[in-house]
Amino acid sequence: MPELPEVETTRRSFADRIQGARVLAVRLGKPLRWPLGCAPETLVGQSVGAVARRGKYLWMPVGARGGLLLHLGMSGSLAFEATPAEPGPHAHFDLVTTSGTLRLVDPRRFGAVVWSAALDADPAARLLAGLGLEPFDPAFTGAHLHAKLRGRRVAIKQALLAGDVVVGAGNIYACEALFEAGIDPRTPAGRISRPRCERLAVAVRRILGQALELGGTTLRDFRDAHGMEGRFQRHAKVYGRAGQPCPSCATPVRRTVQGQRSTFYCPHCQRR
DNA sequence: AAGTGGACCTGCTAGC
DNA sequence: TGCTAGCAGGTCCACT
Repeated sequence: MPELPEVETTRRSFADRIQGARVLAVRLGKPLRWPLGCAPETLVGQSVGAVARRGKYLWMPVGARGGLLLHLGMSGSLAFEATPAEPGPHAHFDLVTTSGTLRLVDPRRFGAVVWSAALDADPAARLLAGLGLEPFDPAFTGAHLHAKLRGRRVAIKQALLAGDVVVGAGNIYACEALFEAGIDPRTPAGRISRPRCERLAVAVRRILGQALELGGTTLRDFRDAHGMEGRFQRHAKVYGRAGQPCPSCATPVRRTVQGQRSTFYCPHCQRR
């Protein structure tokens, strides 16, 4: 599910309401990807700070000594409600506060909630180390992309997903950005010219920005913390559209597999 | 160092 | 109707 637009949409939908609230209780469901890393009761009585985002992670300061690093994995979503329903079978983390309850619902449990003393302390630092630039960072340019991709033989699609050059584009938006830039997703990353890197950097930023404006993509279960669905899926030009005509040239969109993930592209508009 | 494949887990859908 | 295979928005880790 959650690529940068979904994570940022989620953040914006509850950050203001939870900031300054005091933790009343913590409820854990089934294990997530990693253990919480602290005794839940140590969070009780602490106040919540300003929620920030780095890549697809959220950082929520709790008390003066640290905070929680959250990841939504493939199927996670966060809900923030004054009076939450009884936790269902997939509600694996509740942070009950004086302002409401923040609840992680995650059927596949690839998501995580991890205590860390600080963003620059383990385990947060370990998880965030090696992340590439934020796509809206002015330093993320065609020149940066070109320099970071030099010498790399992996396909550009996989290089984008790896997140060590630029963060935030997952399977949907990597496909969409490559379509917009007119680049075949199988092109070896290091063989993309500087001008095409410029186009790709612009496309990544534009696609992620458009998705953010539309509240992200809801394929099946994504909701923001108000329960609202995203609307980008109506604007996807290639993702999930195998066999359907390319919106630019009407050639049927193709599906292929790269690194065990589906890739969608137009064989006419996207070139090596 | 960079690239590859497996692992984690559940639910849904298409096809027989 | 019921079973099975295949697929799904992520990313860490071990191995070559």
